[in-house]
Amino acid sequence: MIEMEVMHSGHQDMELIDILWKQDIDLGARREVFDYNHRQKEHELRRQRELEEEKRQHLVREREKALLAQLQLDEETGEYIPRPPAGAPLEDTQNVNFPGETDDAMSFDECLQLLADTFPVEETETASVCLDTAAVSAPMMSPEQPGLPPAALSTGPPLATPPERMSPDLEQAWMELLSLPELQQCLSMQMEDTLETTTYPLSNSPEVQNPNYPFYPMNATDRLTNPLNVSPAQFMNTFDGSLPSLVSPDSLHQVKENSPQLNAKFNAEIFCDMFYPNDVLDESGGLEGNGSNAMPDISNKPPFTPVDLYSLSPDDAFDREKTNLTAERPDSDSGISSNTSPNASSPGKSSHGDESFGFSDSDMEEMDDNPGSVESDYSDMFSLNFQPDHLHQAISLSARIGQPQQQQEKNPKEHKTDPDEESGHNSSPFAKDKQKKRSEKRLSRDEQRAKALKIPFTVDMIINLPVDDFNEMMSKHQLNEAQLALVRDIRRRGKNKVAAQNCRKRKMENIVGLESNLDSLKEEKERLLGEKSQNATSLKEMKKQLNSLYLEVFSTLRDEKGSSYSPSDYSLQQSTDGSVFLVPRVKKTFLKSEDNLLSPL
DNA sequence: AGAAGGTGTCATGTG
DNA sequence: AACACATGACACCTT
Repeated sequence: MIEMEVMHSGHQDMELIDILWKQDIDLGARREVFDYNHRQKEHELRRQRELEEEKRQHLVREREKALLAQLQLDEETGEYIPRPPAGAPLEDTQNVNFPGETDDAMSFDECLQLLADTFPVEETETASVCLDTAAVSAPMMSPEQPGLPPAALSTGPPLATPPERMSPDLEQAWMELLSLPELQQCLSMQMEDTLETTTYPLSNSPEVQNPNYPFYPMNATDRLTNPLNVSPAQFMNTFDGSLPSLVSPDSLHQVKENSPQLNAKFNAEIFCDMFYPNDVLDESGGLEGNGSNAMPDISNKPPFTPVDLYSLSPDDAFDREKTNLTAERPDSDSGISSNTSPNASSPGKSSHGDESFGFSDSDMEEMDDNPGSVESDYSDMFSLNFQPDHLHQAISLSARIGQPQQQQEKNPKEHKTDPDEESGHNSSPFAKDKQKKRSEKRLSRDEQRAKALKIPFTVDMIINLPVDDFNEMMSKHQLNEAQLALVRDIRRRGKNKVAAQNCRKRKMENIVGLESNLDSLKEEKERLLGEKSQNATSLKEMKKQLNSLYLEVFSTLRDEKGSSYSPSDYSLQQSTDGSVFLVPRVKKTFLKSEDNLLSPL
């Protein structure tokens, strides 16, 4: 678990690099494609992009390597499972084993009974054991003040270890209790209940319970009124092993924000101690710097931060999603994909009540309008199979506050707020920042989806890799149906986007070419007109010369008497063989009819 | 408020 | 038949 934290921290830096890089390369000047200067810049950008791509791929490989390093091969199943912390039993979050189901462990009821015996509490209005805040959390918070009502939680000293004045028996019982998943589950439910009672006071009303509990297998009302109808094992299976996620920092933060009477320290430390042994806490304390930003008031207890808790969720272990996500199908929002997606075709009609999976573009647009919500929504759906609305919101909230590195860096919404300022591109050479922002927004949408589905590739890789490389990349990672659909959609849209840009570019080039042709044709026309005029002038001159030459020839002709021929009475005609005849004009028709009266000169 | 232009996306055609 | 690419049409956004 610690090692995973270290990874998170290391990833944070890498993600920071990624996001800065993205902000750089996305400054491409699409619309300046016809501007030669901009083309040059574009070319430079492309080269930079290629370099960054190599760098990024290297980082991805490093990341995968690091991830594998954190896993160990389960020889029985052939699966990679997280290495257990040193000295701590492996808690497989995917296949939760309940100590209560083993022979030597205390049963859940026994633990509760022990709690009730040790710290007698006043009867609360609900018979629910799990939801009984006083019965569970108060003793844990402060055993020295047994029976402290929830409202007084904020005043109780934080309890990170079993009470000092406990008897050895009690201490032993405490240790066992703290290790019980059921108890953790209870606390999760308690947290949830606290959220409901504080943030959503009317949550017990049916209309509030109605919403999206996509994978919650039972009636929400039943859950609230009679949680013991479901066995702990069922309960735990319901959450698909993502127990830590249930107590995400977001929910904690939400509690803190919306119900000041609750002491965040209490929540933080209890959960901290439950999930982290003391030594672990000490080691991991300095790993996450974000925590102090999110919850400054508990930053003095570095081991527990919202980020820490969040990091307990299977955020990075996308491989785990292979199994978790197989039944989940968000709308890939492509015509093809959505048609093939049974859930998308009839959202809300699934037996799982998976309407929240029927994502459409409009849904995503709504999310776009709700900065921070997309990530969590997806995370809720794909890392937690059970998420009441308030938990959604709580996690959404924390996604903004105690957000893990990836979310902060990849969440385009937050870039959208003012990407230029963040990336320091105020002096960007490209004037049309608005267009760029819009483009980023579009891109970010796919990035968000990809991240939500924990797709282990970048959008750029998905779109830009050659077919062979892309197929090879896909074959290296076993993706579930939803991930495949999304990857296909991203690639299709990305390719089509590029194709559309090329198409428009060609269209513009054609227009430019046609305009150029038109200009040259006009020039040609002008030239030909000038030539025609010149030829006409020349022809006129030649006719004049011919006429004067004709008269000159005529004047040299003499008859037998030595007198000249009159041009009005005679004319010179040339026969087909080249001989020239002097033809009397008056006899012209006659000669033609007689056919032989012409005489050579 | 509405026109104009840019862009992403989808559906469909084409090779 | 499957695939990638091209392109018209549309919606949305910005100016």
